[in-house]
Amino acid sequence: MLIGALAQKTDCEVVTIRYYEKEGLLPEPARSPNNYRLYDTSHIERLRFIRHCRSLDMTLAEIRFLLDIQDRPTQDCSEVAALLEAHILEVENRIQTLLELKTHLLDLQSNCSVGESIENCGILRGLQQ
Amino acid sequence: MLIGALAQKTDCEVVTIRYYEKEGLLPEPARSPNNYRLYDTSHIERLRFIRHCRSLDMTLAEIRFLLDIQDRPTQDCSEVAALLEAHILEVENRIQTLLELKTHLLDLQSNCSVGESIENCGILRGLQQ
DNA sequence: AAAAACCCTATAGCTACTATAGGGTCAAGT
DNA sequence: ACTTGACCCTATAGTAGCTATAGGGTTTTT
Repeated sequence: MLIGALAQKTDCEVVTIRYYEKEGLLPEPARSPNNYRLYDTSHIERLRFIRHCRSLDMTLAEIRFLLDIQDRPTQDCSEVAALLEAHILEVENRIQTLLELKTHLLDLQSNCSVGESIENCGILRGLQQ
Repeated sequence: MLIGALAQKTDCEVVTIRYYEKEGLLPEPARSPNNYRLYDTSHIERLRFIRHCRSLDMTLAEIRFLLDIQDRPTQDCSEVAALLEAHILEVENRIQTLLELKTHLLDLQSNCSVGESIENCGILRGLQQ
């Protein structure tokens, strides 16, 4: 399977696949006589795993960590659970931050009666503190 | 006022101030005989405005836009209101995305009974799809 | 034979900073 | 007089996760 086919099967851009390889997330595949990358189904699985993690907004470092665990299995999966737990907490933090941000923004918006001149614009005044 | 004093008054790092200048958000200040930047109160105001916008997670491009409007006032502030509206929508989108993300992550977490071996780890299996 | 659609490598750019290297200035203390 | 520390300066590289660009080879279709 050439890189374009893999890209299609995993909904991932070709350049991104090469990037993951360079970053050590995807193993270097075999090459055809003309130096094209040749993938098999194991690459599809691994790339889907990566994309799924990315869709959950994990960093490449987190994903690398999970892949390492998979590659040389240790006793139990508590490390995996811990990573997920930490990731969930971070997402919750970001949500909280954004909700507060939204409150501030709506506040600011309520200062504005459209049609006002720039000098009297309640929004700009609000931003000036 | 030297750059360090401005930094203190605006809770902004010195390097960040120089960066804003390079990016055209802050006007180039006067210079002392020994080439130190010399700021006055107008710089404090402008920098506070920028920092406030940044605390609301506006991009430098958005801030540049607002500063431009302030610098050469047009008729009314509807452009300002429109920018704010767009920014609020984007923040709301991000919140929505993160909430959905959190649901997926909690789902994944519920698959895990700690102590399981890597091969049977429900989290990793879930990530494999 | 040429054009379209693939593949390759290497490098630069994006955002908003942060860090690093390498150097000048100035006031206070020994 | 000298050194130490706290400032100031410029220029460049690095961060994350790609995306875009340049410059070139291969393969299939017209």
